[in-house]
Amino acid sequence: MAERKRRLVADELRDAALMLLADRGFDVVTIDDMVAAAGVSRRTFFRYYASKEDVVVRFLADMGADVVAELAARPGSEPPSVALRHAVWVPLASCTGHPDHAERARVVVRLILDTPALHARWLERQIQWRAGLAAELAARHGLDPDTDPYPRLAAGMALLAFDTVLQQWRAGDDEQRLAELTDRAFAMVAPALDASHGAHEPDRRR
Amino acid sequence: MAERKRRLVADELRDAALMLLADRGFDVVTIDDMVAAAGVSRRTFFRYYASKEDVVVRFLADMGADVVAELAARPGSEPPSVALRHAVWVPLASCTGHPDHAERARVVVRLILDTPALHARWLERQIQWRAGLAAELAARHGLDPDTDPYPRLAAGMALLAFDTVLQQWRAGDDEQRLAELTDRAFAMVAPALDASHGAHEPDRRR
DNA sequence: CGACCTATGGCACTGAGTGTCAATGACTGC
DNA sequence: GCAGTCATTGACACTCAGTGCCATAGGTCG
Repeated sequence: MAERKRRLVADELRDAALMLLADRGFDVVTIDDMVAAAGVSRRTFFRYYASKEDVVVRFLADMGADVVAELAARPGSEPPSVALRHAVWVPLASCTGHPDHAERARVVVRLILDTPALHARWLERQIQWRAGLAAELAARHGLDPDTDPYPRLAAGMALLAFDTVLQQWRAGDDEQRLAELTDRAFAMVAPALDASHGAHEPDRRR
Repeated sequence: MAERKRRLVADELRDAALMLLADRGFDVVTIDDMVAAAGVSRRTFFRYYASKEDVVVRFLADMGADVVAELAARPGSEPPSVALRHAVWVPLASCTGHPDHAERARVVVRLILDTPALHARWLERQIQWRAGLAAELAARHGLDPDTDPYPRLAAGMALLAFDTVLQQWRAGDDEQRLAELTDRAFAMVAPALDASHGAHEPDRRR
């Protein structure tokens, strides 16, 4: 019904915006350009997206929820490095699917990493991911998220690995070694991930 | 001469801005408020600071250069975790000096961490710190900064520890256990810092 | 058919940020 | 002391992002 129409308008707006932004650059494209391409009014744009950056970054929020959900779904017997690797893989997996979807994702990633304003927003989103992951990790290991720095640190390291993968993938000429890149990045942070959590508390969740 | 006057105006502007921002909040204070308090024109403000966020975040750039310089000055025989801990300590040390300077710094830290727009800018600066640290680490261990993810990851972990310290320090009721907090945070990331770099290449700088 | 309800568009307004120009003021050579 | 030069400043105008308000079109339910 009306719900479907809303989604349709939002998608049309996002597609038109992404096309223009990737083509000409973030700074030079105005919101008037976007809404002209999408065929709606300027005021309507702001009913769907909170800001110019939001068009590009919006869907990242949902992916963040998915990541946290995946971590919560992992068995408690898994060491943190394995569980976090699987959680972080969720958004990456959608890039390794259809080749055209992958190329589209890569364009968005390049746009974000190369545009300071977008990069900042992306980092802001990541902070929220990190908070969610940290809360879940704290619950997982029975730690106090306010006093113990481990959950926040561990979540941060997982996202750091994620960032590193993205950075390497952006410049990548050839295709999907995403899984391999992810493995290598997590292998590097794993010692800290698994050593620190064992040092204070044994894994005694549930 | 004129150089001194420029610094004077910049400081006056920064002080007035910080006072207002910490007092009323970032969003509600306009640039007109700041320049009225500092006694200069709106146009002059933008000759000294590129944006509203820049007033708060500007000096962080210089601190970043200091951090990288400190890492470069550490002896090559030190393991990465120790060298990075010393590098990151540089900006922290200035908070542990005079009590009034420390309280002022804490106000700024709170302001940044609690304001999304400022937090994003702060993270953006951190990315630049990370790049500098990563380049220095790569040179230190004879790694290729483009292909090997270790330097970027290691630099990221050091800054993550830094962030964690700041986060704990912000809420801290009592005084300086900054050094202790820093030690604890670095102890957690040290396994990854020191294990990964040894796994690929021995330390053979100079 | 009339009473809603929602999505939209139009308009006006604030605030950030930039370009341009004229005035002020200090420093220099004559 | 005086004229020329250079930098700093303030004033004005402008673009663009973002928000509030109100009127209107289209669809639904009674």
